[in-house]
Amino acid sequence: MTSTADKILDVAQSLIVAGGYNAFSYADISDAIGIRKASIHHHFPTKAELVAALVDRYRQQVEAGLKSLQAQSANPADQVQSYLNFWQTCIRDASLPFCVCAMLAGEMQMLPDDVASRVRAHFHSLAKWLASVLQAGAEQHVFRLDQGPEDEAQVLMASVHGAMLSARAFGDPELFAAIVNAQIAKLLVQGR
Amino acid sequence: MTSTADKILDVAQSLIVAGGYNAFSYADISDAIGIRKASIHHHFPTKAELVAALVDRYRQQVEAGLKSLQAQSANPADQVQSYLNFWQTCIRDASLPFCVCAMLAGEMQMLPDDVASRVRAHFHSLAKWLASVLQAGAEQHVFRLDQGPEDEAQVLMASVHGAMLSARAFGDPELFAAIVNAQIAKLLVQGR
DNA sequence: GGGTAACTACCTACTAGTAGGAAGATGACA
DNA sequence: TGTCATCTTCCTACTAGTAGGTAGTTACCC
Repeated sequence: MTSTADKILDVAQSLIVAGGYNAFSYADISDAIGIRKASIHHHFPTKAELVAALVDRYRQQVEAGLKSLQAQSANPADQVQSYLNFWQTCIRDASLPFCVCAMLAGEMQMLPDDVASRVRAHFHSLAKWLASVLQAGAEQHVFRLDQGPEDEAQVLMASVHGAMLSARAFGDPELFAAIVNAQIAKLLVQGR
Repeated sequence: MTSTADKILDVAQSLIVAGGYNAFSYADISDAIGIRKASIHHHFPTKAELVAALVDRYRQQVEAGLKSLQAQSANPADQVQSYLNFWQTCIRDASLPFCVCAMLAGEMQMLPDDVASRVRAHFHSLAKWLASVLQAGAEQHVFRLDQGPEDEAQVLMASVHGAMLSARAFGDPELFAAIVNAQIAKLLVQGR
């Protein structure tokens, strides 16, 4: 039993993931969940507010997910691998074939300010998480970093988003795994 | 003295780079170059045809550019670096802050088939070029590849596109250079 | 009765695309 | 050389459909 507001965000999320901010309309959501357009405006007065709320929810889910990954294993290599496996699964079964914020980041210049700042915040928090895990891994000698953990985190994050793009461009979900696993191999000490 | 058709494609390109396929209209182009909407339809009957022509032109320019890079230097490391420098400059001066095809790749699922196939073709040709340069570099011992040249090419290409995304998300053009240069460092033999 | 969530009905602005015409350039031919 | 037909380019004026958003109403629930 999910609330209507959540259903609206669910549909909006899958539509944004498919085509971005400008590729969905209130009418699309209306059709998808069997509710009138005006009713969506009741929950989210403007499109900008809807997407801002969506990004807030997404960020919250991501941060909770990352935290739970750290709870499941103390090994930084496992933590990073679990993060990548999450996306591998999402892309393979097409349940969430792209990161909402990566999608929106491409449209940054045309996004309402309230949305853009939230997207930027997600990038910051993800980079921070990756940096902390990489640093812990370096201290435990499971990772060998060529650069500082913040820089390596940026490289890894870019690889993940770029791999999503490539998987989509080539229409090959497995390409994502191939790219990110090759990238991880460059960080693992036993890979040298 | 550029033709009207070229001016239309120029404007369309910068609009697509800014926000993607759905973020521009014939009216936008009309306003930008001082020509009526109907006149644009005369040159490009439908939006799908316009963007398909645009991607064709883009691909042609890219392939010519890559070929000229190989003519300028026989050193594979220089060739890759020149390619990255090109984007560094484009992103720094905001003249072309994103790859047209990378932008469109994100919207793949919603693109007209004629456009999508052309975007895919660009990804194929870029991956092929990078793979050939990486392979030549491995043979000349300027690169050390952990994987086959095709796989390493995919990793590098993903890094480039992901770096564009990050630079945009953080609003920091220098981030692109930081990411791709760190990635290149992992391939150079003297970096080990 | 007040709040919430849904509805019908509507608005204005904009979307891609079309019909048909005016202006100028080009080339053929007597 | 004059003129006629054709082609290209751009125009005005229009269409049907969709965009995000609003006003006011009904129904239910605490």
